[in-house]
Amino acid sequence: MDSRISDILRRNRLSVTGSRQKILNLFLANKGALAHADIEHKAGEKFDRVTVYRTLQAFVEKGILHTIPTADNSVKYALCKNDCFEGHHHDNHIHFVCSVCGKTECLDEVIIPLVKLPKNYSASNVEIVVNGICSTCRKS
Amino acid sequence: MDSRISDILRRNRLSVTGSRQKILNLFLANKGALAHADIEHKAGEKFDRVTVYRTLQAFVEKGILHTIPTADNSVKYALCKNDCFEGHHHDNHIHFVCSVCGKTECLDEVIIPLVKLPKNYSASNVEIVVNGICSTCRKS
DNA sequence: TAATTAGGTGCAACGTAGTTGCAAAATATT
DNA sequence: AATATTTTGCAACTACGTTGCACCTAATTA
Repeated sequence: MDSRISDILRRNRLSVTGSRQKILNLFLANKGALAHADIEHKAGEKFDRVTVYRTLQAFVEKGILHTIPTADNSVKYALCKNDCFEGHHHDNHIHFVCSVCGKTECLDEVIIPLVKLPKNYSASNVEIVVNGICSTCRKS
Repeated sequence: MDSRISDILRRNRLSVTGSRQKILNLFLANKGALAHADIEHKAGEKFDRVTVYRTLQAFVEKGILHTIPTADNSVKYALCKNDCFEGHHHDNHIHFVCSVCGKTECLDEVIIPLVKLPKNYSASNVEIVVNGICSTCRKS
């Protein structure tokens, strides 16, 4: 198991346990968003539902993962790039869902456009989810 | 009961029934998005869960309502302005969630900004949900 | 490194959300 | 008004998510 993993856990003051290492590893290896079900039914593993819920919740609270709002109303999780601490997420990127492979990814490079709101409206947060075809699927 | 309501139902080839009239009326009167639960537990009414699910589903299919993806992973429904037919929704507007009053509204006037995607990515749909304070709450 | 403490796991039980089949009731059609 | 069609509401069921608690594992201290 990657030594980065126990480092991340320790840095966030979380006990280094088997489940947490394995679940965190899935995210580091996968390079994309995962849903609760993706983790629970991961081939070759038998994670308890409750453990998965609690692990994901702990990771989000610590700023290791962030949740992604999807149009089909399922929750997905993805790794935070950096500087997210204890519930203060600084992620500010759009999410892209590929209609071919179904994968959800975070597009960190994309500049979030300004949204011009009507008079007297003020924005504190803008969530953007783009649906389309990703570069991998486009090429093949 | 408003005569517009039976008109809308008839125009969409739906039988004009009590539940459908009442539920549609809630949307016409409310001027905002409603969740399933808002409708089911509406004061003074006792709608069957199943009827509400099926009614909302029928309305979405006919293009009377559209669904709104929310960050907190609950589904909300709102009236379509016009020209949405039989599953072909032409809604192209952003959604605004007020953090003070909690209401969700459709901002039809707001121009959807172009999102510059990385090379080889193509977009078919852009969903934008803005969180902030609405004009009503700002003024009071 | 063994004993203690703190924290995490997994089972059972529960609550809520959403779906389906079917008989009864309401609406539309003739 | 009688028939045909559609809709409703109940029961049953599956899936999702939460909580309490006993047990176990990891961290801490000596």
